[in-house]
Amino acid sequence: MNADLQVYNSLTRQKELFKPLNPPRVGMYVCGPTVYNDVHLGNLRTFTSFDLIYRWLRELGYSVRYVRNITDVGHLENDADEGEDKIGKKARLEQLEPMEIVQRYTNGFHEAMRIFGNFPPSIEPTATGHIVEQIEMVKQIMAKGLAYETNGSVYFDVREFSKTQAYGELSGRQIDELMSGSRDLDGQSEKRDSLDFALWKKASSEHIMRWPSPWGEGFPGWHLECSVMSSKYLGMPFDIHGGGMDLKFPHHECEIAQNVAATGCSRPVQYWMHGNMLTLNGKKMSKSDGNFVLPGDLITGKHALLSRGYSPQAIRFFFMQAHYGSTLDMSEEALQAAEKGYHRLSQAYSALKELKAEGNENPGVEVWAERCHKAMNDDFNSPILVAQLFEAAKWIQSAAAGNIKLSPKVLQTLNQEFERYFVRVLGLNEIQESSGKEVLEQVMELILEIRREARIKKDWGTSDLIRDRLSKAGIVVKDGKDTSSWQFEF
RNA sequence: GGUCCUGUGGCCGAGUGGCUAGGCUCAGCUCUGCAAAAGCUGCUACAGCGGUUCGAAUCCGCUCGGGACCUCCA
Repeated sequence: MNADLQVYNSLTRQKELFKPLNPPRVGMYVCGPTVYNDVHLGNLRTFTSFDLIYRWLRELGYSVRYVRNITDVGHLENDADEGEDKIGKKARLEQLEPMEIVQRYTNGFHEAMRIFGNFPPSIEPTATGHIVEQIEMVKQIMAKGLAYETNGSVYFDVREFSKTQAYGELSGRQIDELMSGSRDLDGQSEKRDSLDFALWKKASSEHIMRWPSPWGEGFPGWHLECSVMSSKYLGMPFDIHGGGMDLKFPHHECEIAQNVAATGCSRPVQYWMHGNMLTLNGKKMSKSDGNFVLPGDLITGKHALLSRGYSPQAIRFFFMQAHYGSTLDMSEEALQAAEKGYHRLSQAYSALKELKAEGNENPGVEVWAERCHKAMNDDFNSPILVAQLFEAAKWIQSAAAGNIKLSPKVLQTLNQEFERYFVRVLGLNEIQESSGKEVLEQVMELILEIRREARIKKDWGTSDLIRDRLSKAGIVVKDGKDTSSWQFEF
C-alpha cells in the first residue's frame, strides 16, 4: 500500500497526506442524487469524479466502504412555508405514486451510472428507509439543547451551537456575516433565527410524503439524512465525505453541525472533498436554470447545442482530462477533441495487446509507470495520468509500426500498467465489443484476405469496393505495410 | 452587497519560483495505388500594470474579465 497519497481537504484548504482512521479500511460517503428528476451531465461528472477516487483507493489496496445515498424524501421547493414537496409535486403532475417517481428516476440514475462506467457504491441507503434513525438524531440534538420545536417543526439552533462549536468552518463563513446577509427573510418564520435550519418539518395537508413523529406528522430536513446515514454506516468520525462544490454551504455545513451536536465528535469527517462544476456556456449546469444536458441527449446528439452524439466512453474521457477540483466547460468542440483523444488511447490499447516482443529496447517504462502512480497520488490528478498514457500510446504505435523493438519485460510492464490505468483506474474500456464478435472476426478475416489478393493483382476496383462498402456498414479498413486490419467506425 | 475561486497558445486543459505537460486543430514530411490509420517535424502560451527575487506564468498589490456560494441544486 502506498502511503504517499495527497488529498486536497476542503476543510483545511490544503493538500494533506491521506491517513485513514482504520487502515486498511476507508470509509467514504458521497452525497447522491435527489430522485425527482433525471440526472444531468453535471451530476454525472461529480459522481464520476468520486468513482475515480474510489477506484484509485482500491488500487492502492484499501478496502473501501463507499456509501452514496438516494434522496427520495422530497424537500421544500423554496423557503416559504407553503413550499411544496418536490417529489409530491412531481407525483401529482405525472399522476403517479411518489415512490413510483422515486423508483423511475432511481432506475434512470443507475442506468446512467452504469453506462458511463461507474462502479456501484458498497451501500446505497435511501432517506425514506432511515426515517426512524433521523427522528432519533433529532431527539439527540434536542436533548443537547441545540434544537427547538415550533408548530410541529424542529429547528437547529445555530446560535446556541456556535457558542461552543465552530459553525461555518468548512465554507469559510462567519456567523455574523451570515446574519447580515440573510436579513431579507420574513419575520413570520417559525425559526428563532434566520440561520437556523429544519431538522424536521411539519407536513401541510397537501403533503403526500409524511411520517409520524413525536412532533406530529412530517418529514425530515434535507441535511439530516446524510448525517444519519453516513454515521450509521461509516461510524463517527469517518475518513472521506464527498459531494458537489455547490453542497458545501449550507448542506455540508449543516451536516457537520448535526453530527457534532448529536455525537459530540468535534471533527466528524477527516477529509472533505468537493467535485467542481461542469459548466455549459460558461455557466454552471443546473436543472432549475434549464442550463443542462442529459446523458441521453449527449449519446443520441439530440440537443440544441449538439450536432451529433458522443459515446459514454468519450464523455468519461472528457471528464478525466480535467482535474475533479476544477470547473470544466463543455462545448461541442471540446467533446470532439476528447473523442479523438480517447479514440487514440483506445487504439493504442488494442494495438498493445497484439504487440510482440521483438528486441530489447526500453523507452523508460519503469519511470513512466512511476509517473502514472505519482499523478494519481497527487490528489487524483487524472489529466496528468492521461498525458502519461498518451506518452505510452506513442511507444506502442511506434512498436506496432516497427520503429522500436521492445523487450519482453518492457512489453509486459507496459501491458500490465496500461491495463491498470486505462481500464481499472480511469474506467475507460475498449470500445464496447458487440456480441457475435468471433463470427464477425472470421468473416472479416475472409473479406480482408480477398481484398488483399485483389490488391496484389492491382484490382483496385474490387479493393475499393470492399473498402467503401465496409465503410458504409460502419467498418473502417486500415492498411498497414503488408497487412490490413479493421475496426468499427467511431 | 458579503465570502471565495478563477483568467494559460486557434480550442480544451495540467503545472511548477529557474529545466518549454498533454490532447484536439493547423502546416510539412514518411509510409501508401489512392485514401484512412500510424509515425516524425513544426506552431514556446501563461489577462493588464506595478512590486519582491539573481530569476515569476508560478509569490504580493492593484486594475479589468469570468465563475461559485450566500435560496433547491452534483
